[in-house]
Amino acid sequence: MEHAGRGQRAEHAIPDIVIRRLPIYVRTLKLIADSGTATVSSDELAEEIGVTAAQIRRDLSYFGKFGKQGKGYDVATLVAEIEHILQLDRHWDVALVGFGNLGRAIAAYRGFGAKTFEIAAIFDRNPERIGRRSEDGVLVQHADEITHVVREKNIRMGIIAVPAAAGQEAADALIEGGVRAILNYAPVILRVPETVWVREIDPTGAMQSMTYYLNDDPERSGSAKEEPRRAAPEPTPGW
Amino acid sequence: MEHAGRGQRAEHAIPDIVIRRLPIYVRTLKLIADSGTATVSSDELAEEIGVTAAQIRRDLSYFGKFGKQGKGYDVATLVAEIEHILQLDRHWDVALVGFGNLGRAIAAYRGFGAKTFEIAAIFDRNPERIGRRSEDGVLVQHADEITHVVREKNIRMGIIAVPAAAGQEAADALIEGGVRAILNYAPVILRVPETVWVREIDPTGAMQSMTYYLNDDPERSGSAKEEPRRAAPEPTPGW
DNA sequence: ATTTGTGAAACGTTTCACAGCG
DNA sequence: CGCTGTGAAACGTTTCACAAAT
Repeated sequence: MEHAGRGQRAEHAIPDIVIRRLPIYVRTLKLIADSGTATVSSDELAEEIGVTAAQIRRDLSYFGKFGKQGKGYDVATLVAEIEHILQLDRHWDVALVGFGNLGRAIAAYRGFGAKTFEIAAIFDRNPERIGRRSEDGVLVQHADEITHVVREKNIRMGIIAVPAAAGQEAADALIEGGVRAILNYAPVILRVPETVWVREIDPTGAMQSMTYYLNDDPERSGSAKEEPRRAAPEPTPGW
Repeated sequence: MEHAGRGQRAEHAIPDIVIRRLPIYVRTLKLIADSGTATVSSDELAEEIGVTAAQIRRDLSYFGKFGKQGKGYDVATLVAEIEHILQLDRHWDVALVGFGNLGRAIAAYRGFGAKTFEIAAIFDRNPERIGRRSEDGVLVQHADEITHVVREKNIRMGIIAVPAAAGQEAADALIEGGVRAILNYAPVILRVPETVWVREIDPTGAMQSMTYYLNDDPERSGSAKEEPRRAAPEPTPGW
């Protein structure tokens, strides 16, 4: 997953791995806020997430100074700061390509920050699916309309939930229409321009790699907890 | 994250990041094999995947010497070797917890070797779902049966596809029954023993992090695949 | 002529540890 | 005191570059 990596951009470029951790901080901070706590130290937040306090402080330091020595961070303020950094304090229309079992599950998923992300257009090639509507009433249009509709609606993000063989075609159409960030569930390596970001959702690859540790050789299983909290998946085939 | 290792043993432990790349190698090698090619060099494989040849050679070197100088690697042999390393050359029963939209999509997914992984048990708490069956005929049982059934069937892998609030409970039950590898779709940080591996599937986090780059600040964007575009696959009828 | 496998260098990320501020 | 923010060190991963093999 990783995908899009390269970024030899500039000197102050913030590591993508740091960017990928920010959503976890936001999620956890909101949980803490819900519990009625107004302030947290990096130690407390780290404990909650399962990472080191130093990492949290270092990560945040890329963006500014949000804490108070001897006190910690104001939870509400930090949430707002990170959401602003990630541009989560605005609305994003998203195009979904593929309305099979997975696509429908994605369209029905209420948890995409509801307010932040909205599936604004859905596409498929199967005649039986075209013309149907998601639970939210979004019409399923023909995949040939992707570029046109995406451009017209000014959509910048896309989700690909089609078979591997159709993944590249879907990506090309989305990009042609102006999409610059793609969440890819198709088990295929997408070729995209440098200006486009791709994150892979690869459950099959995740399963296929975990089996490596499932034996009784202590040399392998050693210690399993490798990535306690992460917001980004890895690459390979998808469901 | 990664505290697991405690540094005591770990002398020759292979980096998890290497293990996570192996499934991609296998998938790509199979694609190459299907095209009728019998031998590949690390350069060719690297080009196909979008990584460096040095990385592939280094990754493989952790496990042995599979290539022939001046020639490259025998595709079929390398596939078999990696599949053996990952223990993909045997069958794995998997327990699925959660039969909502996502869980059903997972149960219906026919994508990975089919032969390697099999959803052998399904659980949920919703009375309306219990008693139903997946397309493959697997009965949906009550979540209270997880530990018992998993232990009885000797299941070592589990997939959690329930709401965040029920994630930890599902993990605890699976682990109690003997599961040692979990694919977690629930947006919650699972607390598990060091002997248990967890891989997170976090589409929301992936989306929330990509928005960071969606602006016109060249300082931010700079990065994504720079691979040369290839001919797009032919349209696949049927999705 | 090619291409592997691998020391060594380069690069990237995490953690240490502490000055300094509240 | 407690805790942040951050140089510097430690650690991990990738890439270079080339001897060796065919």
